[in-house]
Formats: sequence, structure tokens, C-alpha cells
Amino acid sequence: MSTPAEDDLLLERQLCFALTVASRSVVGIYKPVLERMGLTHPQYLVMLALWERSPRSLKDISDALLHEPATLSPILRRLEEAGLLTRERVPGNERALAVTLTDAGAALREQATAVPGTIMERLGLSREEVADLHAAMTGLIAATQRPAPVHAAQPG
Amino acid sequence: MSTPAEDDLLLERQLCFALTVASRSVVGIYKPVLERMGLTHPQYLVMLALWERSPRSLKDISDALLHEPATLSPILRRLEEAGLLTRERVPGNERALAVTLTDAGAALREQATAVPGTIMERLGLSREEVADLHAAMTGLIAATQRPAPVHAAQPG
DNA sequence: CACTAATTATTAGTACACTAACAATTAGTG
DNA sequence: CACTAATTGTTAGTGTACTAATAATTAGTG
Repeated sequence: MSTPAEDDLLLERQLCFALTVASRSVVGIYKPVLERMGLTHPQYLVMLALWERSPRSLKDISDALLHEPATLSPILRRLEEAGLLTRERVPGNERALAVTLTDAGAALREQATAVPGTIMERLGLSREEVADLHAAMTGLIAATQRPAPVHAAQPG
Repeated sequence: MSTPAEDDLLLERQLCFALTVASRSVVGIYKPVLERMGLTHPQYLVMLALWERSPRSLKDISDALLHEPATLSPILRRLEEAGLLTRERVPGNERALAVTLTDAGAALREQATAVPGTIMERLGLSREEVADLHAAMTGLIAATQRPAPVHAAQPG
């Protein structure tokens, strides 16, 4: 007998709740797999970016991963300590940081090729189901990046 | 000309990447809205659980939110400091913690009733689209909780 | 009833993730 | 060329989020 607005506050109905649980749960599935490679999940995403192109600047990686530079700084430091990459200043632009894969970092890609298949099998999802979920997430991300409706303007 | 297994490592194709970005992005949409209530997003989820039933034990909240008790302990401490709830031992079971809404905590629900609508409008999503996304996330969570295939047994 | 096992919270330690403040460098402009 | 603005990273501070270790209490068993 509660009003619709009150029903909207049920925990089990919150998209944000389902989303954060799904995110943590899926990352949790990766954990034992990535542990064998000595990587955390955020570190794995950085390595994926570098396996596509190296060297890259921190800013470039930050844009690719949609992460704050302040978040990536310590992650890159740990990956450097693990011997997977080097951090030097870009010649000709001393502001930018040149993040470069080491031989060990590049070689780790071999082991990584097995990861997506392992996860898909662990989740019991087909390639198509994964693609559908990916598309749904991409659409949701796009929704967050659209400008807010005018009559719901930001404070200030 | 790369092999399929190598294409699988493209950052833009990773469900885990889309999922973590979507989670962070959506939580980021909540942030300015919840800030007016003095809540972070994890704190908001705890309040949702308590608005459904109070008092509840930490263990009970932990099960509802699929969170480790060790994660909730400091969150509950901050909510107590904010005057929204109390933490006492359950009479008759001194192990359990009785988490109870204060009058201020219960009253905050009024403001919260506007939150889901505000978010839906900000995201430009219909009730149905939200429901579809919610169902997709619920399915994904279920996939992570299914037992692993036998031939991909856990180490040990 | 004593002993062991299970339950429940907390604390310590590590690793994100964010904002704000800062520092260093480079670009743009008169 | 000097001055201002923009770009790029790092550090500090706050708040999760996890595992492991610990502590306190309760339940179960002979």
C-alpha cells in the first residue's frame, strides 16, 4: 500500500546497486586468474592499454581508461616496481610521462591471451551474450556522459 | 591479421572494462545528488537497507548488500557519527551488532524518495530501459555465483 | 559442565578512486 | 622576450573494498 515513489527506494530495485554488485562480482571472478600473472584488475586494464600501444603517456592511458591521472600514478608505480614497464619523461616534452613496456611486460601478453576465454567459460556466457552485455554497458556509459536536462541544472 | 585470441585482448571489447566504467560513471551521477543529503553512494545503499527494516544486524546488512562485514564496519561508524543510526549490541546475543535508525536517519528517507526519479531523468532512461538493464545485471551476478565448470577447477 | 566449533565484529594492511592543491613545463600573446 | 594560461603529473586526504588475523560470544557435543 506504499506509494510508487516509496517502492522506488527498494534496494532490490536499484540499478546502481545491481551495477556495483555486478562490477565487484565480475572483477572477483578475474581475481584468481590475474593473481597467477601477479596483476590486480586495474593493473590488468593498464596492461591491456599498453599491449595495444607502447609507449603511451599517462594522460593518454588516463583518457583510454576513463580514469583520473591521480588514480593511475600509483598503479603505474607498482607496475614499474614489478618490472613490467618503465616511467620516463618524454623527450621534447618534459611534462609528459612516457610509459613503456619492458620485455617482461610485453611477454606477459602471452599468458593474458587465455584470460578472456577462461572468464567467459567460468561465467558460462556465450560470445554473443557477452557482446550484448557489453553493448548495454556502452549505452549506459553514453547516458552518463550526455549533458544533463536543462531544468535539472547543476548547482552553482 | 591478428588471431582471434589476440583480438580478445582489445580494451574496447572487454566486458569487465565496460562494466567497471559504467559502475563508476553511474555512481558519479549519484554523487552530487547524494552530497546534498550528506551521503556517499555506499552509505546510501546502507540507508536503503535500513529504511526497509530497522534494526538490523551488521551481518544481515552485509548479506543484503553482498558486502564484507569488514567493509561495512567503517561505513556504519561514519553514519553513526553523522547521527543517522546507532550501534549497540543485540540484547541476548552480544556478538551481533544492532544497527538502528535514529529519528534523523528515518527522516532522511523523505529527501531520498526523489533520488531515483532524479537519476532516471538525468540519465535520460525510461523506467523500462532501467528495468532491462537491471535484469541484465541480475543475470550477470547470477552467472558469477554459479559454481565453476569442473574442468576449470579452483587451485588447491 | 568442559571443550571444541561456529558465529559475529573489528582491526591491520594493501590497493584502488576521487577531489583538491601543488609543481613543473610548455604554449600563446602582446 | 616577458607574462599569462594551459597542460601534465604527483602528492595529500578521504572513503571504500578486499583478505587475514584477532577477539568475543554463543552453540554443540560428549
